[in-house]
Amino acid sequence: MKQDSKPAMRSARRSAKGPTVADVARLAGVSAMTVSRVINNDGKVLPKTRERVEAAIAATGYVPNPAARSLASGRQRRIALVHANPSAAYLSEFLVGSLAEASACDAQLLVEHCSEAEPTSALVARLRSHNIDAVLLPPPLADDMALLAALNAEGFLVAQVATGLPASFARAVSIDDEGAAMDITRRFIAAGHRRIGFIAGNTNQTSSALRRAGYERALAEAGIAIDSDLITQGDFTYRSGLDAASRLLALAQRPTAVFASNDDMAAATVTAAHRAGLDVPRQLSICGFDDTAIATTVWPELTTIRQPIADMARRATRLLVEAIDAGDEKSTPRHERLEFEFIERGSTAPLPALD
Amino acid sequence: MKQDSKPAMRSARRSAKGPTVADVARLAGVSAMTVSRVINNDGKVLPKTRERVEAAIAATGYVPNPAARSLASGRQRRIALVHANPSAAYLSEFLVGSLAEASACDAQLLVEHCSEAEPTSALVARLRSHNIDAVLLPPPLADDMALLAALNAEGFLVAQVATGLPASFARAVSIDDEGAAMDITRRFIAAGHRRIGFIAGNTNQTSSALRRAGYERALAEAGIAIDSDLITQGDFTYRSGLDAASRLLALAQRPTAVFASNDDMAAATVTAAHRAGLDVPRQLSICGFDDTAIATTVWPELTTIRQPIADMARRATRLLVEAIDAGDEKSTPRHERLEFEFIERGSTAPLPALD
DNA sequence: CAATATTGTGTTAGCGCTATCATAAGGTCA
DNA sequence: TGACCTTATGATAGCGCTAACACAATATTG
Repeated sequence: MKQDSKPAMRSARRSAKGPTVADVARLAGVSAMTVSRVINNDGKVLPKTRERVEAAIAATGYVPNPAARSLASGRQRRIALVHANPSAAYLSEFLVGSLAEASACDAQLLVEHCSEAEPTSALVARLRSHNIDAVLLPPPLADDMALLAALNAEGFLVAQVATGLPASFARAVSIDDEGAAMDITRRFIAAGHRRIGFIAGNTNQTSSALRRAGYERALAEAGIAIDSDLITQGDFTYRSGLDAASRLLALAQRPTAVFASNDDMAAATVTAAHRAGLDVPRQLSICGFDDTAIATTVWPELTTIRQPIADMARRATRLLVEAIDAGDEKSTPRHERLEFEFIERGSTAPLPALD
Repeated sequence: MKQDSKPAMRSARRSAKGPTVADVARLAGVSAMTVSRVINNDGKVLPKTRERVEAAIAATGYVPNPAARSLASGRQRRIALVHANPSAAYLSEFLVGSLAEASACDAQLLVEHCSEAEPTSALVARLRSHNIDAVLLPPPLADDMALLAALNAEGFLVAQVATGLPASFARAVSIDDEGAAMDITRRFIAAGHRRIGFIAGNTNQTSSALRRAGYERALAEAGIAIDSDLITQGDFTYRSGLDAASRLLALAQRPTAVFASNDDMAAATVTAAHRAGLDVPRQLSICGFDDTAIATTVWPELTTIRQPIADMARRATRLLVEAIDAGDEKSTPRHERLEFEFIERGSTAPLPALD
C-alpha cells in the first residue's frame, strides 16, 4: 500500500497527478511536442521516434489529460443526442452505447428531448446555444427529413441510427432491415407456415417499408402469393398491434404465423391470440423485431430479431467524433451496417403436420 | 449575419471564443480572481462587489470554460453510475436524469455495468482505474449492503437511489415507499374494496418490505384484518407476477383488487385476470408501482404510483457533486425524499354496489 | 553545386482558469 | 496609539497540453 490511511486516499489521488507529456518526453528523449504529435497521430514523426515515444507512454502509463487537451486546442467535441419518444428500452440501450463511446473518445454528450410539437427552429437554436458540433439521431427522428436538412443547413454534423434511408450528407449506422425481415419470413416458411400475417410499422419510419419489403420478398422467393388481407397496418404501439392482430385473427382463413414489425406489437399479438383462445406458439407463431425488454417480459417470450442498439449508437458516436476531428467538409459521410441476430424463444414453433 | 458562409460557420464558432474571466473582470472593474471567486461562491467577496461582478457576467453572457476550470483546479468530478439489471425503462429515465445534472454540474459520468457474477473487488478495481470519485447506485445495487460497504471502505463517495434503507455514510434519494403503498391501499379501501390482494417484490430490495408495510398499515388503519392468503410473493418480474396473480385469483374468495409491487407484476396480473375471464377493472382492480413504460403499454393502462426516477437521479448526482466539491469527510451525507404521484388510469375502478 | 523545397523536431507562448501568497484596508485590543 | 489580527482584493504563476512558428537536416532541382 502506497497510500497511508483510508480518509487520505481521495485527496491523495487528487494530487498524485499521473505522468504528463513532459515525463514521457524526458523518458523518450524527445520534446513534449513530439509526444503530443504521437498521441494525436499528427504531423510527421519518424517511425523510429514514434516507437520510442510509444514505449515511453506504455512505460509511464501516461494518459492524456482531456481538460488540458481541449483547453489548449480549443476543441470541444460536443455531441447532442436528440430524442423524441423512442421506446424507453430503446433509449436506454442507446444511451449506454453512445455514452460509453463518448466518454472513451473524450467527447461531451448532451441529451436533448425534442417534443413533437417543438418547431425545428427552436431545437436548432437550442443546439446552437449549447455550442453543439454534431447531432446524433435515434429513430424516429433519424427519419425526419426536414429536421435532417435543417441541421445540415445549419452546419451541424449529423448521424442517423437505424434509418432505412441514410441522407447523403449524414453519417448513418443501421442494420439490414430488409434482410432481417426476409430471415424471419423464410424461417416461418421453412417451419411449414404458408399463411403468414404481417403487421407493418409506422409509415413515418423508413425501416417500416424495408421490413415489409423483406417480408414480401421472402414470400415471393418461396412462390407464395401475397395476400393483402394478411398485411395490416400498425404504428409500433402495443395498442395498434392489438387492433391489427385482432383483424388478422378474425380472418376467415386466419394466419398460422404473424410477423410483427416490432416487439410491442408482437406482444400485443400474443395477448390478442390468448383472448381469441389460441395457444402460442402451438396454434399461432409470433415473431417480433428489436428484442427490447418487452420481448422477455411477456409469456411466452418472443422470438425476435435483435438489433445491436448499443453498438449502433457507439459506432454512430464514433463516426461523429471522427468527423468533428476531421474538421469541416473533409471526411465523406460513412454509412455502416451492423449485423442483426435472430433470437429464437418460445413464441414460434413449426406448423404441426399440415391438416 | 456576422459569419459569412455556411461551411465556415463551424470553424468560425470554434475560434469565436466567448467572453472570459478577463472580460468580465475588466467590465466590473475588478481582478480576474475576484470574478473567479464570485462564480465559485468562494472566499469572501463584498456583497457590493459580488453584485457588480454578477452584473458584468450577465452583461457579457459569460460562461465558464469547464476545461480551463478543471485544468487549473485539478478537480475532476468523475462519477460512476453502476447498474446491474434494473429494467430498461428505469435505467433510461435514470440515465437521462443523471446525465442532465452531470453535464450541468460539469461532472463526468461513467456508466458501468456490473454483472451479478462479478466480484466486488473487480468492480472496485475498475472504478479505481477510472479514477472515480463517487458512485451512483440505482436499485437493485442501491440495496447491496456488501457493495456499499466495500465502496465506502475504499473511499468512494456513494449515493443510493430509491433504497428503503439508506446507509449512514451514503447520500440517498428516495420516495416514501411506505406512504405510497398506503396511499394506494387507502384508495382501494375508499373505493369499497375489502379483499385486496398484494404481490410483494423481491426481498433483496429494501423498498419491497416498505411497500408491504404500507399495505398492511392501511388495512390495519381501516380495521381490515390482514389475510395472509391475500399476500403473495413475487420478485418484480412479469413471470413471477403471473404466478402470484394466478394464486390470488384461484382463491376461493378471490380479491376484488390487487396491488402489485411494480408495474411488470401488475401487467402480469392483467393478463392473468384476462385468462381467468375477468374484466379489468370491472371485476378486478389492479394497481402497479413505478409508472414505467409497461404501465401504458398494456390494456387497460395501469393505475400506478409514479416515481420521479429522473429527478431522483438528478438529485443524487447533484448530492455527489457537492460532496466531491466539499472535499473529504466534511459534508454530512444527506438523505432526501422526493414526492411520488398517484396516477389513475384504466385498471382500477370502485367496487360496484356491494351485494 | 548553390538554390530551393521538404521533412522531422524543438521552442515559445499561450488556452482560461484558479492556488497561493502578498497587500491594502479596516478593525481590535492593551 | 502602535502592535496585532481580520478581512477583501490583487498579482503572479502555473495546471497539461498544443498552435504556430523556427530551425536544422536532408532531399530535390536546374
